[in-house]
Amino acid sequence: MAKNLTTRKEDYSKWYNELVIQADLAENSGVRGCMVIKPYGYAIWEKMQAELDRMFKETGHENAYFPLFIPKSYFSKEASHVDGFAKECAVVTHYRLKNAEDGSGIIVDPDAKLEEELIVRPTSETIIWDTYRKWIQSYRDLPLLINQWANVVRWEMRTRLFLRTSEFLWQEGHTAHATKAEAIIEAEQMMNVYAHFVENYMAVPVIKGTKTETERFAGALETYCIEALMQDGKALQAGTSHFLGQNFAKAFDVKFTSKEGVMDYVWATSWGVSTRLMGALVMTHSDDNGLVLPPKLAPNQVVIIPIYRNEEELEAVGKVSKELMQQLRGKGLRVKYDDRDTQKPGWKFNEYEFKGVPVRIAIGPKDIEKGTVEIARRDTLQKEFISNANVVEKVVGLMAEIQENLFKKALLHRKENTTEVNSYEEFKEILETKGGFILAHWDGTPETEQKIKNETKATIRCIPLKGDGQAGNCMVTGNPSAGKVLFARAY
RNA sequence: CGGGGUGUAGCGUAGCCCGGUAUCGCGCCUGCUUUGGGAGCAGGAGGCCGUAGGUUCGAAUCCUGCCACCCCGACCA
Repeated sequence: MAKNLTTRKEDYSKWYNELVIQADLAENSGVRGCMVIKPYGYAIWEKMQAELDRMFKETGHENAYFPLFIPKSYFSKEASHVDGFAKECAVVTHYRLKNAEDGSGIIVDPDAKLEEELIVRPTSETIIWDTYRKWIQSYRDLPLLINQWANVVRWEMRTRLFLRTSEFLWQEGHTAHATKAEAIIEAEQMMNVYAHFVENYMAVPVIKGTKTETERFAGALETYCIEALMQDGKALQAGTSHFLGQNFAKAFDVKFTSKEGVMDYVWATSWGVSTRLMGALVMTHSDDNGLVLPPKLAPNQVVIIPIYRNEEELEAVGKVSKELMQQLRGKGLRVKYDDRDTQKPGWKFNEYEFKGVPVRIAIGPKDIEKGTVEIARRDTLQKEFISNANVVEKVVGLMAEIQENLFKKALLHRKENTTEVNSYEEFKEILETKGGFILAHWDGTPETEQKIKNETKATIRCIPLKGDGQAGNCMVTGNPSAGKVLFARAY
């Protein structure tokens, strides 16, 4: 088994893939760029879903579900939207198979060609707005605040486990509003919800900002995003929230009568996060011993491992272990007692390290004698003996401590890997030697942005909302710049 | 779609140049000894060598077609 994965950091994708697989999160399915999410990985996703879903509901949203198939004609109604997605759509053209007459096997029945092809949704704006037309007549029907949990398919040229799979799970919120201002507030609100979730639950610090025109979502007037920095110095877009203006309302003819009796198109937003967040989680906190999970999202927050040589010892150790488990569960913690006798304690220690369980408790005969337990924390790998009377309090405290420590560590890493530069030379050098986030002046034109991308592979991740506001000159053209923007090489 | 590479047991591989029915490790199964950081010893099971054809007495190995996957570019949550 690959115990020492350190050298693989140079080849981060390999390190990442092995780590993910060894931590039992997911694997390649063998189906073009699709992944199998294994039970342990899915448990983490469910945890993320639950927290996000709660936040969506707290901000007034409801869940609904729309079809997987989108008629091709819907798709072509919003011009820039088509441009953005046309090149990566899976298309259903037939609805029946049959046995080949020459006996060569099953073939697509040519007689079963669909009148109109169906697109497997790469995102649901079109079918949802086609539906909203029927739902919205009056300002009294607004705002319409809906979210859906779904799978989508994007026929990407190149895929990578969690970060870019052909099929992925996500949520997509689609809202309709009576005024522009209200829609913008909604889009900003959801960006803030995402930032709150990612920072406080995933313990991953993010930079909030807006996308440049070229990086914007196809069909949006403004794209708000949160950008995170991975351990290898590459950026990852963790979530986006779009202000869509009236583009989709116009394309799908969604009008309402205002309080004043005037007909107008509604204002729209859409926002989403995906299983890519799992990738962010892995790539932010993991170390060479495997995953490191923040307590708030860990399927098991505590695992108790009994150590024994015979039946009598197991009985004594088991009794104490189960009592402790009940006490900890009473405090609302997710606790697992692993008394499998098919694996040895040392094997279990390693397994739970791979899986990133925040706190491990070992209880053996020596502990029974002394009235202690051994507590090991995953984030620092430190171990200590705690007397029975203090265990519950200690473990409860560790949950908050580990959660905070992970965030602080990640924040420090980002701080150390964010560089402000004043010249293009310096920019290129930092990119090659250090990577990470780079703050630099840009003249605001797509041409300059493209030139930088072509020459360095770095893109503008966002125009930070909280910039220093210092005007300056573009590092490439010398033209005026309102403030520094955030560059990086990205996944 | 362009450039490069690889297909051998559940996983990772040796063998290929120089043809003779497949090597090693992990994992799996059985038994005994073990159990506080991935146990030791002994025994065992498991392979149409990606696929179709060709050359040959004989092909994992040589030749041709096809398929799949990986890496690098254009695309992207």
